[in-house]
Amino acid sequence: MSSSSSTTATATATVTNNNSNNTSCCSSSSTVLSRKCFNSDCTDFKSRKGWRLRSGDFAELCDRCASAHEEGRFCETFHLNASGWRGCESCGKHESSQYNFPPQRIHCGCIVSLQAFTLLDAGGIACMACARNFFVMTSNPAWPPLFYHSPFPERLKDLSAKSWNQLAGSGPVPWRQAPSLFNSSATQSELQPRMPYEVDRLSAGERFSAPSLEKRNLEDFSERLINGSPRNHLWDIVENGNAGITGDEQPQLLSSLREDISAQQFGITIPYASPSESKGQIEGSVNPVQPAPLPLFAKRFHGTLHKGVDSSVDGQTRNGRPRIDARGKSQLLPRYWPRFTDEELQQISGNSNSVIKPLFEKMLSASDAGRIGRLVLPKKCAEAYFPPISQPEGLPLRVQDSKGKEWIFQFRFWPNNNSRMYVLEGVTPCIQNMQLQAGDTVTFSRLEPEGKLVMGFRKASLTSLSDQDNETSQTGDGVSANGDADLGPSPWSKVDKSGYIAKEVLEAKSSIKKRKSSTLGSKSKRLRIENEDMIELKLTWEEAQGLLRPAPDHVPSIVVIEGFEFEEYELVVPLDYSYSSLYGNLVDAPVLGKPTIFAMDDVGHKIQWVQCEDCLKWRKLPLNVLLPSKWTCSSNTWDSERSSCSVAQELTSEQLENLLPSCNLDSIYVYLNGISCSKCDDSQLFICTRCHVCESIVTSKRLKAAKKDIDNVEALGGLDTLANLAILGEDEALLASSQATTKHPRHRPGCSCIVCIQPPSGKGPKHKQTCTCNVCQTVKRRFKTLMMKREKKQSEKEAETTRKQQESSAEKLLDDDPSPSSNAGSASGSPNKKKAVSEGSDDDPNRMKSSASPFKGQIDLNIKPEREDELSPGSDSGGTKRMLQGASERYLRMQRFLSSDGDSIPASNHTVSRGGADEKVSSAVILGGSHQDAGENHPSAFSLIASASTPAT
DNA sequence: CGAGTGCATGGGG
DNA sequence: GCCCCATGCACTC
Repeated sequence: MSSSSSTTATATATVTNNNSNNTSCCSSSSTVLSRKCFNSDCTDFKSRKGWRLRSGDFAELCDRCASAHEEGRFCETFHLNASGWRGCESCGKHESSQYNFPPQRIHCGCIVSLQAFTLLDAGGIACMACARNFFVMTSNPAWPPLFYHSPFPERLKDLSAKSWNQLAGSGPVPWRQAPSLFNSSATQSELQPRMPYEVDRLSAGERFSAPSLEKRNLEDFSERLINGSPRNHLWDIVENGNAGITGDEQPQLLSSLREDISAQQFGITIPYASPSESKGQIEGSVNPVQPAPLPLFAKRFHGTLHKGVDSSVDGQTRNGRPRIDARGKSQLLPRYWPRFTDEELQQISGNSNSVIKPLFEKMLSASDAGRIGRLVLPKKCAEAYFPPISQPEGLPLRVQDSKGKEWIFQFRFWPNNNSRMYVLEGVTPCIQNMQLQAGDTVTFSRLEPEGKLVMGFRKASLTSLSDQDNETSQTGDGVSANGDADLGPSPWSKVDKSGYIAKEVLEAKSSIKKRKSSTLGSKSKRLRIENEDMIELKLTWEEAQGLLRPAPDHVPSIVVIEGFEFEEYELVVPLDYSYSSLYGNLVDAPVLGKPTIFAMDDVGHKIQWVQCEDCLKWRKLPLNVLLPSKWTCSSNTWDSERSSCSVAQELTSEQLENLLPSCNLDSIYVYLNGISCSKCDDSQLFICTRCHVCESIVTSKRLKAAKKDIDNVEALGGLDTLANLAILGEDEALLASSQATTKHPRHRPGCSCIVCIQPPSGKGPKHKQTCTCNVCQTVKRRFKTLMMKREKKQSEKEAETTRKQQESSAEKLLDDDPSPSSNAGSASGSPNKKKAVSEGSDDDPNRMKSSASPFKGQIDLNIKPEREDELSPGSDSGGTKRMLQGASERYLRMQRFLSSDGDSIPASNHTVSRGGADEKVSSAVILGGSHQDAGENHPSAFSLIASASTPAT
């Protein structure tokens, strides 16, 4: 800072009151209106700038006062006897400290000395010199970030202590703010920040430098800084009211410490270490919304980081997310850690200059998003960030949404198992206003200094994406090695504007496995996908795609049409008509290759296990073997000793049991045909192996039926697999659309099912038309076949398609229930089925629309089903007719099929266990849902299936 | 009878 | 085994 030219004209007043007991070194008003020195104890005329005010302006001082300030003598000069003087915990903890004579004293109750010390996690303070030598420092948490705003809104200028108190406490969380931390006698005017350079001066001027300290003591000190030892941990301090800060300091301190100190102590920044330093590190990190350098946002790493601090700080640095209360966070489950994006923060803050403090977030459960209007709050979050309530009735809580609209919720609790269960009541309007549903995330943050609670939200579809992005950036080296804020283009490699740099990233990086297995909440698991998993899943999906092949015993014939070779599969009649809904055709379903289970052998090599079709024994195979869909022991060329069904299997039943139910596969291979689930103790199909839960897709009855016809079983296998995979999509879609239930746990981003493994269309990497990856090739091949089949069949059937039934049946299909089982009087008349199918009735129109998509005969590998019609606005022309035709066609096919095999009808229902109530959902429903709700997450392959399911023109 | 309310239950961490 | 919390459920309005 440059000082103005010295004024001498009237500088006659002397600086007095050296021993003044006046604690107010400044005028009570932070707005300097007169020409008098800002120092109320001085009568000189102002001529130079002093410390920085909360308004962003500078206290204008006379020459002498300014000099005193610059020399770090201001407090000593003007209010030496004021209360609030403290000794540095390190160099001046005790006046008789062996390290310090005389002890470093810091007038911590005065804003002038704000930058001269930092609050210690363990309680007490440390002078900047010590602090800077031992750890990366932050701004004093005791002071709200507003101190660093410049310019500060006019309305917040000229705050008296009272008004500040009111302001800080006027929000929904008045119990939190502690504007006057140190001394009740400290007036607001004392809480004026100094200019950054003054800090340095002060620090530099400190008489006792760290090197003078013995190493061991340095480490001890650092340890204390980090761990709060030997003093009470901060939370202990808060809880026990013993912070090493005595007397009247405690009451004020406690309320603030509870969150603020703990929150920021080690997100440490040296505020304005120097103008040059600050420039690069601070300004660069300032959010555009923030007009002025915000020290809070800056973080600075010293080469001499204590190892104890290292991880913490590094973690903060590496994190692409806002930092939250380090202590508070440690109290919270990771799933509640706020993961605000810059955009979200900006949205919340709007145009205000307020600083957003992310508090926590929560993914809405079905209950939360339901009509009950009760949002269950994580206990620790509620207790940490919401006002303490002693009565179950609680308190009304005013919450502002990101649009500035205010909502009032009842914050209350229920006694629950000697504990409490906190809820926000009356959230329905807000939830609805935000159009939130189960799986979406609500975020809670607080505007500083207003103290307003702000409720934001994040849609589930974005959550996973952003999470993935974050994970990517996190696991990447988003932060320079020296720990300085990465000022690169990635918003998340910067310090966010709130100044919080979540430190969990490092933790996340260093313990991904751990988090995945233990610390991650179930909810988080649902929506989070680790970067590693993405790669893994992609690979395995491609591998799985490579397994797609014609149904067994049906050699594809090659047809050349217009120069293109098409594989034409022989007819395979699936047991489940509903599969035809997926394919739009009954007959051309390829199947997956023989499902296998990957495991490790005794020596740690990856192997796979396959089950013989005939004897059901499990055989060990090399890792990279791909099997045809039908495989028996006789085909075991890798282990001649076990190439016969008569040979016992290697696995003991126990080993097998361990192998099967664990579902810990690294692929999406499916279990088929009668593997018993350890959880439901029923014959099930295991599908997505990351789901870790069996999917009750196929009942034992169905399996029996399937086994009746071994030819069909094989087809069923592949079809089931795809259908099951699709069902997952529908599962989610239904759930999402209903808003009554949460997303199915299996259908989370960590899931490797067909729905989950590919990025939402339009958001992930796209496959080019020329892409020759397994996925694309398979999809193309299948698409061609489907198109061929369709055209062929259409031409054949169009003539004979009964016009009689066309109108009635088509209408019936469209309006109500395309279920042939009910129409055919089949035995499958599950009451749920009607419901399911009626829910799925929406599907057909969409599917039909998609059939009119522009890519006639050409596959869009990245097509997004729900957008197909968007892409082809004119696609509706003739669409209705085709829709009717297609519907009637399918209807007739189904009828024909059902009349020939009534037993298969039960198989047409997929029993999806959900919340204890089984719900039978036909694949047709699934498809519909995929178009509507889950479409965003749908993979190209599935899109293809959908789009190819209807006649193309 | 449906919506709202308060508590209980049980799965999962 | 404890705690959290999603959800069930009985009860009331």
